[in-house]
Amino acid sequence: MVEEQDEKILGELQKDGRATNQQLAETVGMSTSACWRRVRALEESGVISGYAALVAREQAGFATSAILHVSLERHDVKFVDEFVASVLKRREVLECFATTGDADYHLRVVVRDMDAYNRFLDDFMFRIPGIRHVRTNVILKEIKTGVALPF
Amino acid sequence: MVEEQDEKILGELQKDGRATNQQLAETVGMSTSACWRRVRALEESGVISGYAALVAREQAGFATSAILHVSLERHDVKFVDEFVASVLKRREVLECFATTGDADYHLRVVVRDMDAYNRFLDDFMFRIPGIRHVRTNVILKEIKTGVALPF
DNA sequence: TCCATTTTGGTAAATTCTACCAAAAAGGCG
DNA sequence: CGCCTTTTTGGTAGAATTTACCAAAATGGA
Repeated sequence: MVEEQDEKILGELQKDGRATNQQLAETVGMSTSACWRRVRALEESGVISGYAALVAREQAGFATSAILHVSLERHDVKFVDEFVASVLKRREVLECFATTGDADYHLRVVVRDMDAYNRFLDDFMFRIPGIRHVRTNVILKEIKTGVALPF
Repeated sequence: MVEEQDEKILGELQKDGRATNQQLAETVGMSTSACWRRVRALEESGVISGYAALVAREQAGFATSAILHVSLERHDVKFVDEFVASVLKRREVLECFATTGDADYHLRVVVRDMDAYNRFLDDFMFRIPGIRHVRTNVILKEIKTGVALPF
């Protein structure tokens, strides 16, 4: 479904989401119209789900971030659904994955400072019903924060 | 340094990195020229570090992903630097964070299938010197993968 | 080989970007 | 407060880009 030329396009647009169609067409080696149509198709089929500006966390005033390991007390749909719905609502939670291993979920949370993180735990996380355990791993350093799939 | 109007702009560009300057100017309520200049300043100061197309992982053919907990044997600069340099090289590693807690590092790795993940471990991860322990948590479900800071 | 379908490259009008201008706003100082 | 300097603003016009269309080329089934 996604062929080689499409992967080239995706690779480039992951690196520069605002590349003009002309630049793009040249670097992937096709005409501007063919390239434009492919990009459009990738957007409409949902392979490209969107475009985003990447903002430097620290510079933008978000000094604190952490990875949370969360396990649920019980795994009824009721509790799971409520947990998922809660997590989707909170914008501090940038990522949430259901995983194998000791924890049921891995979350990455970004906030302005430790105080805000404390509030996040007290006012939000600890109030979600059915949570057995939450372990906080504070992020000391971001080695890498990428969004580009390794085509 | 980043003021309220800038945060509005950043918020919008995080949601739609390809919004035209005119749309943007209208939604944040300023003239196109003022808006354009602010965006430019945010780019040049590095607050906006770039733009990216967001690609749907599964649709693009990356079926498997995992979160790795990695601890190092020793924490000499020598080993740490080599680990960091190695990780930065591998495009399968989308994210890497140095954290508090049992593990020294949290990594998120994305590959096409389990086979590729196996190769990633054998050919790469297990060959990095100074690694004490690697625990794999396979991602069963992506609840949320966001890039937008919660302004 | 032939026909139907898809994909291509080129073009032109509509839109958008970008660099300028003078005017307005903000800030410092006696 | 009044004056000056500096910064930020809105408007505009030319350059660049996007987007929809065309006929031609390529693809692929029967």
